[in-house]
Amino acid sequence: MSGLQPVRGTHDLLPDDMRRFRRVADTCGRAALCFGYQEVATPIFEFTEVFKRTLGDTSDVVTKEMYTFTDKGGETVTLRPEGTAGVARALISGGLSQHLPLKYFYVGPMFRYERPQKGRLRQFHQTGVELLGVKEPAGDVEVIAIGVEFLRRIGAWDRCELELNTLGDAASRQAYRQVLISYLNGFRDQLSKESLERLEKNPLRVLDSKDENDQKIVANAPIYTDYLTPEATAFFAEVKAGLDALGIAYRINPRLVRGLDYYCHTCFEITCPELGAQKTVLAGGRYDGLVGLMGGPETAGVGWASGVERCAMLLAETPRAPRPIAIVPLGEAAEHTATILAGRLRRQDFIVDLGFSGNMGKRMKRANKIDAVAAVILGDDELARGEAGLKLLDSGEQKTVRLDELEAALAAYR
RNA sequence: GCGGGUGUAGCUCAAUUGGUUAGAGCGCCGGAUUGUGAUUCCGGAGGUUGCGGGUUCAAGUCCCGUCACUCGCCCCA
Repeated sequence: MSGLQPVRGTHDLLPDDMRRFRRVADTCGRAALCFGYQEVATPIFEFTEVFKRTLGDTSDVVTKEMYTFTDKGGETVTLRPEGTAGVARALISGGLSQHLPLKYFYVGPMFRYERPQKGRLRQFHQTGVELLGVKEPAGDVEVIAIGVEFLRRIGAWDRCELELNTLGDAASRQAYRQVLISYLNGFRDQLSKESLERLEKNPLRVLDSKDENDQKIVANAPIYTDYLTPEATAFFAEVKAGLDALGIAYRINPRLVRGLDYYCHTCFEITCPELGAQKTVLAGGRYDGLVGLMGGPETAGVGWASGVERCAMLLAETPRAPRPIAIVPLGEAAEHTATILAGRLRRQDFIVDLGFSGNMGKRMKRANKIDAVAAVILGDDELARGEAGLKLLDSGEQKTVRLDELEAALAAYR
């Protein structure tokens, strides 16, 4: 075994894994395209401020998981830990608020310094969609519908569960915060260390605690929905009605809280239990305050991100590689013809594989190994007559074809 | 960041209580077949047992450290 290992939490995508990855990314892109969304790509690194300001100073992502470094010009930059902040920044940088609403999707690598586990890597990939400039709840519904359609297309939706909650608007949050703090303060001596910390910094997160005792306390806590403003309640009702109309099943989870600070109103999470501890497959919500927080014009936004590697684990089978046509030349003259012939076929979009050495047996063996559909056999006899042998590797059937009619004979295997 | 498990050939796995030359299947390479693959038969290569240290007459096996993976926590996609 080689002593050379990839950096912890990173891995190579060799052809089989790569095809699974591609299937997920392409399927997501196609689903988004069907809703009128267009692909964008923002830089893999940004000024650290872009993430620090937006994700919230107390979030784990910012406090301990970012890959931050100083570049040679003395700038502090960060490998992006998520995609939304970059898109929001791009909207501001590019003056795109003139063109709202914006419907974008993206796919690319993200970086988080975490302890690796199955479904949790330090370099991982996310696909995501962002809908900017739409403040109506119909936007939330559409965005969720894209996610569901995407998961349906990769064959995972029927094994997943959609959980939904509302974080309300600023007024609701303010009111609830007070009530929750005073309730939790009554249990100060019983709460876990983590929860006590959160109580100071971000009390809503206490609701999310996995600590058994915390959960008991939280179970009797005042419910956020009771403190929502009428506007926030109406908004959430419309989102639910929209999902109902589309026949998208969901479960309300009043304790669902997003980790990143920029969310408001709708938040949701789609999980797939078979993945174990890292079972969140797609998650997001509304982030109306984000662009304003970054110094841009107040702009509504909703979106989600989905883990490509996690989704790839849900694929029932590995997509098959496209099958090439192998050219098997015999002798030097044939070798020359083979190169020319390969070029001719490739210009017409055939997938053509040329081995570079070996006798006929070896080349046929290789043709079989690369899963070729057919082998074009070029020997002196055939060449002299302007012909080639065409062997179909599945059936073993072999026939003679005129060289200038090869394209027609191969038409079924393009 | 915390706790548990695992690490033997390219892959999946064997190897009595510590015991002599670390095995098998698959894969790979070669041959049977220098103009026919996938099937069959024969042969071959491939290992510092993750790495480093320790205990012992003797370590793949026990101990410590380290790295990686893995399960859970945490966090999240």
